[in-house]
Amino acid sequence: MDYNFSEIEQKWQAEWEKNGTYRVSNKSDKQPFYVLDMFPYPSGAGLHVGHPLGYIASDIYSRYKRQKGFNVLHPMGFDAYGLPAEQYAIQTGQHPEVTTNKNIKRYIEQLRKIGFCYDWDREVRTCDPNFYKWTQWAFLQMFNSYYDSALQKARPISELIAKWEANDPTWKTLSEKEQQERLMNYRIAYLSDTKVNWCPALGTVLANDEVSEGLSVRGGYPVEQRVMRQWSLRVSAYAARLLEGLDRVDWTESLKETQRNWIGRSEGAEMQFAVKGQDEPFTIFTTRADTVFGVTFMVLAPESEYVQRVVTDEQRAEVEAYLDRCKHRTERERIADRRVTGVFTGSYAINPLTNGEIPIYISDYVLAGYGTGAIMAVPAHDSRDYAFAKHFNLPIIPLIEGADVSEASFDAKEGKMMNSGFLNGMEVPDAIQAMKEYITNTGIGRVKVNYRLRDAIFSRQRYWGEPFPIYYKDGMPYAIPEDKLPLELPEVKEFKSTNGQPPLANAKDWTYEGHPLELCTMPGFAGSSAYYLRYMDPHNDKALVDKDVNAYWRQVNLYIGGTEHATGHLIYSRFWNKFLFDLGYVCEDEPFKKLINQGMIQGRSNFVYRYIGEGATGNLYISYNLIEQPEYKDKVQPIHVDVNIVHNDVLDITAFRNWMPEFRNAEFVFADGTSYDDNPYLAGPKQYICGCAIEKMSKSMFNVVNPDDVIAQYGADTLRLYEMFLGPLEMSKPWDTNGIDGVHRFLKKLWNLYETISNEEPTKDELRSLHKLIKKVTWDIENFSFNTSIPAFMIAVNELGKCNKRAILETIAILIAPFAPHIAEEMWHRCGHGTTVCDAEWPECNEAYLVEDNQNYPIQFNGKVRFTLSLPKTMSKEDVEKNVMADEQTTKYLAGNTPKKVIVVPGRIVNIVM
RNA sequence: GCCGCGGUGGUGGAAUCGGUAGACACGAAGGACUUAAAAUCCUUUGGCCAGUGAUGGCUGUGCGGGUUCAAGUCCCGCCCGCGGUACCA
Repeated sequence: MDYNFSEIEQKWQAEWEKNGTYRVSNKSDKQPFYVLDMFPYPSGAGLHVGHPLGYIASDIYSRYKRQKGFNVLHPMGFDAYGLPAEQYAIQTGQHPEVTTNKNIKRYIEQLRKIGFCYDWDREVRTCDPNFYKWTQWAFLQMFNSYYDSALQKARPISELIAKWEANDPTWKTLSEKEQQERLMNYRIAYLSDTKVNWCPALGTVLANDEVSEGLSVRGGYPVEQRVMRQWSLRVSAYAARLLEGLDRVDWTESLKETQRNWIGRSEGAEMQFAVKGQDEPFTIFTTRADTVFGVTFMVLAPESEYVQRVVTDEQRAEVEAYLDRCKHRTERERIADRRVTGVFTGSYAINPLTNGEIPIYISDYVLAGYGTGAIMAVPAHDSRDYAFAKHFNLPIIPLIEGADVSEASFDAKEGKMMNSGFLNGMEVPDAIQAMKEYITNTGIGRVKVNYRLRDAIFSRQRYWGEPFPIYYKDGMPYAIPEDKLPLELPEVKEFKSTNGQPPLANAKDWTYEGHPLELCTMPGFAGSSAYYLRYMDPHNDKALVDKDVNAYWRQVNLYIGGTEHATGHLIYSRFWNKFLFDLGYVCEDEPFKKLINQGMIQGRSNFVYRYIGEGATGNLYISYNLIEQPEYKDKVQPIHVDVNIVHNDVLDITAFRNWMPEFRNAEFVFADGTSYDDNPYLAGPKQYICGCAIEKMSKSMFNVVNPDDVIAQYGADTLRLYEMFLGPLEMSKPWDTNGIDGVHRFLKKLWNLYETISNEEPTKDELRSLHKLIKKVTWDIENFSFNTSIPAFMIAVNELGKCNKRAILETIAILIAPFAPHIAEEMWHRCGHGTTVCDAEWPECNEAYLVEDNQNYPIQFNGKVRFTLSLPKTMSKEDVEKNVMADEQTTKYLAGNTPKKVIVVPGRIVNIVM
């Protein structure tokens, strides 16, 4: 009986669909369990073999949980708005909706073939009006809310207005426009003039997490700073809660640490410095209040509002020139160029402790967006200040005993203070504390916590995104009533921005009751911030998610996805969820209880080596094993070859010649050094060995492996098993098809056991093998160690030999069902069952079968194992020792020595120390 | 620079609580079946040394120390690779 995987897989995929096997109900007596994959952006290239890694893992877990008796929600959908589809539209004129839907269709086909247990009735697409209605709705909630810092939660803005109406006499005197302007400072979704990351190539602004080292993460285009009027989300208001919440979720430490760094809590003090000859002081933020005695200059960010106040007439021209220069540098240039720059303002500040006069400078090493945009510079103990002081020849006053600041600053927060008035002799941490108390008591400043986390810029000057449900009256934004949602994305003639206006300016009649609508659309993270809630109740047109339904599923129990979303999506959706929690729309304030990052699957490229030495014809290729030989060394050129025409690093000659016209007449020097491939009388096949390298999986490297091809050749079950077999889920690893045969062979071997099934009683050994397997696989799945389960199955099948007993085979079908659902279903039915294996109860391990009468004790001498001794498991420590010492082999290895000590660990090991 | 993760045979990897390092698989070598090939099955396979041989010995988890009866695993100091982040005061 052949293992006809494609027949089996197609049959069961059709059956499951017909029977609605994977449909999930919101009404169940079972305990709920929610397993979620990060939904994909449907790119034009389709899925490659790296994408399903996390999906397979979550699918295994979902199926396992279902067999354990849970009601498992395991949905899939598409993050369908985004830049690539729109860039493609600009180039080709094809509507992004058309290409997006086409890509989604392809993705669904590919996903279906792998046999996932998704409930497709719950599929969501962020670009679907029925979906983005709720994205817009959430935005309106944010627009109509403010963050109450006393309560530490979002409240309806109407409460704030009511408060002002009752307590603030000026409120009523304001015009409507003035009132709106004031409210804008409080709304959670607000419009403001902000310094934004502008990407000219993409024609849009980007959020901080979409920029890396001055380049856009998507596409790698330069990004520059610009002040623009943009929508932002007040994520920073949630900084403290986003930080605190990390202690209550089960994520990896590294991911939590990345988020903590991104949020960047820093405890310090704000201090006032008077300006000589002026009434108004200015405020700086520092974490080293203890170093005030060493301040030798002050620095303002170029964009600081203090700049214009302190610049003197004599210095004005020089300052303006410097500001102008800063403005024209892109973020990237600033990062690349670490040379010290700056300019003196002409003014002096007064040190509040020493009353000394200190010059005020402007430099772009101080950031406007952090703290107060102004610092006190302590060159002796801050490396940036040190570099600046050296460059401008400013004094450096060491404050810590023994610190040598002749070559570099001493940044560490340790040591004894000196040159510091009343702080002298204190240890640094104590000095920081003492200074904080001092400035609080004297009113010079106050203790302050700062966060690095900024508000998220929420406008995009692009077409393919959610329209804002906002119109403008008198220059002020107003919300479209909720019952008018969704505000559908209009058709445009041109997807490109024209005359500096976003593409929506090209839409006909883009107005609401005669008022112009917002022209920007929302960013990619808008649609992905609450999609997990929508899966709970995807067809509800009254609410994002029904309260009872939300109360049933509560939160995502297991979330699997890539680590690249650590600072974007995973911050935004936590923020979004907390906001909805504040307003009482959801019942949990953290959306993802447990989170696992699957590793990346890298590509494994193959090369052929074209001979370019003397007499080269350009179509001779040297086998990889020969290229180091003298006649070929340094005379070959590696050329990427499509990995799909290479098997176990051996090139398919015919396929290679047909691959591209330039290889049509390719000649080879084979592994054995000969060059004839068409002589059937020569012994053995001629093999051309390819070289290999681990690189990113990409079209240009010809190393993309498509799951469809793997499925066609080996079947989905082999693909699923092999992806897990490759290594630990969380580790990055190259896709290397060498080895997939082993997994496929195992499935065949397993399959053959089910040819004729007997009702014979299993033996003790068979039961032991089975229950060992149950124990191992259960432990593995609970601990997400899927890679170790596959060998466990292999070992069990090897141990069982030709066993065909129903009692054993039935259970194995259940055990392997999460991993290889198609073959499991077929085997389950062969055992005589009529219902799906998905609902077959997960077996319990019976420890009684595992108990072995004897224990094989390794006997060590001075820690080296010399032999093993089989002794009864129940034997006491003393008896084990007696038996070991009485053994003739022990006498041999003791060689007349008297043991100093004998260590017996019952059930484990014996070590004799001589 | 800082933070995180990792380094085990020719390869992917296993060793879950400090207790027989290299499970399982790939590849390779040899063999069986076959006219031949594919498929399948069997044997060997970390390195070095000794022995005709069953076998025995030494060595071995990036490097150097340490703790321990016992270290891939724990501690200290380095080296290398990968990922993230970077004037955050």
